[in-house]
Amino acid sequence: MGDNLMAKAKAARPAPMTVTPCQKCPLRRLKWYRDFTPEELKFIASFKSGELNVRAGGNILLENENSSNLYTVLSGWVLKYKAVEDGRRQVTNYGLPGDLIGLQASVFEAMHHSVEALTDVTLCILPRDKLWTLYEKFAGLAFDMTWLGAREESILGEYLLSVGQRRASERLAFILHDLFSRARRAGLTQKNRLMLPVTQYQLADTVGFSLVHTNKALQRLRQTGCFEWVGTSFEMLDENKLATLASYEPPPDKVRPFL
Amino acid sequence: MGDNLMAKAKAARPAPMTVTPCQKCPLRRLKWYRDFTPEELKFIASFKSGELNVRAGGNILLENENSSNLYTVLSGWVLKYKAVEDGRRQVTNYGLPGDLIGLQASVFEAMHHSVEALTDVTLCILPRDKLWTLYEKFAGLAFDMTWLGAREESILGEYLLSVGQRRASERLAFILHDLFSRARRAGLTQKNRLMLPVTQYQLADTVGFSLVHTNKALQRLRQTGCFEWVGTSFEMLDENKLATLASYEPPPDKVRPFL
DNA sequence: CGTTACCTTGAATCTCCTCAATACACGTGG
DNA sequence: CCACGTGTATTGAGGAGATTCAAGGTAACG
Repeated sequence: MGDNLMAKAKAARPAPMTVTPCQKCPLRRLKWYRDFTPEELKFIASFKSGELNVRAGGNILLENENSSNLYTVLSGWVLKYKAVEDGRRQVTNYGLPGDLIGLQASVFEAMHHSVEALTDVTLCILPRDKLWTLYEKFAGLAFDMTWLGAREESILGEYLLSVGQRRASERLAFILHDLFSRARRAGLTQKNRLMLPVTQYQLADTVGFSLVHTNKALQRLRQTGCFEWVGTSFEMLDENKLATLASYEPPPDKVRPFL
Repeated sequence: MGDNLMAKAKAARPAPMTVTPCQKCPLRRLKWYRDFTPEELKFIASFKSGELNVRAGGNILLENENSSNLYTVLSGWVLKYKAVEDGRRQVTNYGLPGDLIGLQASVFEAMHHSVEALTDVTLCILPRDKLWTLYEKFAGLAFDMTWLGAREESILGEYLLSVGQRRASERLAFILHDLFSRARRAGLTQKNRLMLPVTQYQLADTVGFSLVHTNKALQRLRQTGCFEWVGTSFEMLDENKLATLASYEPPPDKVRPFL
């Protein structure tokens, strides 16, 4: 089933892919929040140094390693996680089209988590040595960087609340609702259908349960009829009910205030 | 015991406290990471609009509410947490002297977590309406804001890993080690001693266990002899061993790179 | 000197984990 | 083309881990 996906992605990508013009540029996806000025847009175009394609399952960034680039996701899904020596690992976040990854490497000297590709992924490359110019010349974009960091913090806080306080079915309901609504904002849904490239093993590492227990809890949650999920094919049937099951009230999710 | 603390704090604060000069100003505490230019320092001094004193146990910021100010902690400890309707709550982070709080209110339109005072606290008030000037005129400080947000994200990631993957004694070892080393960096330790104003109930909400189980696991951890903790008086006896018990390798913790 | 807040402990119960086995889809090499 | 290995999903059973209920203890406060 994951292979189905992989096959599609392979087929859809002729060898030398044309580089996406900056109308679709990563930071520009923030137009979901606000519009850029022409100057900002021009700068962003000059910021982008190319694109990086990574196969499903490939590593994009490794914890404790450095990176001379920032990236934003142009297409595909990525997974952010932290590992402990003995093999345990915790998924800390997902990255969907429009999401920024690798900020820690630019701001500290090393990543504090790893990033791997869940599907075949195309990333926009933003060299960190131009980042300083962004701060010096484009206060609006500098503010956006802070905004993005704060958003990440906010998501991690939600996950932490979930893992720390909610029980099995609540956690699953929460994360499925979260992933679905984020995917929808990223324009990845058709009606209530979504290609969800997450295995139960990865889901288990997200909610902090064993694979077996995750599976059993998921069976129970399926019986509520809120959704159907077979292979990578996810269909949302009753979003409100699912949100209720997570005891989760959707965040305001408003446009950036002008300070 | 918590009262001991409160009594001290009361005694130490004569009614109309003099406002701290900006040599000790919040953002300036970042000198732990880097030095400010004279211009930056001058701006920061103009940024600060006053101080706010909050008693132990008092609310500083509430989830879903807005705030027209940013704060940094000048003295005391604060707790950041998210609550679920039925009374459960998850501590997402602690705030020590030098830490920034309330960024979310400035960047979004509402806080995504609450903040309460663990001890009597003095906060530096930074009105958000001057924040824009910071971004326009002081790229270095703007970068610092991003840095602070990324640091918060990093800590939340560590906590998430802990709560999601580590077992009882590991979690406690981790959080105690983390709090101790953060307190030391903030200059709150004398030798290996620390006034740790955290109750077991708050600790339980941090690690995601019930109070009873937290207590029992803590008893076991005490027997390792890594630390002594009676009331608010914490003494670190074997830091490395405690770190090992958490299966936690201390982060590099380096100075901000110059991009 | 009663109240309150915090810490501690035991017992019963439930949640979750590990081990183990099966099943299915897929891709690979013979 | 089939046999085999791999990755994923599923299910059962037994045991460790965590929760809840309940009770008692201490210190500080009014």
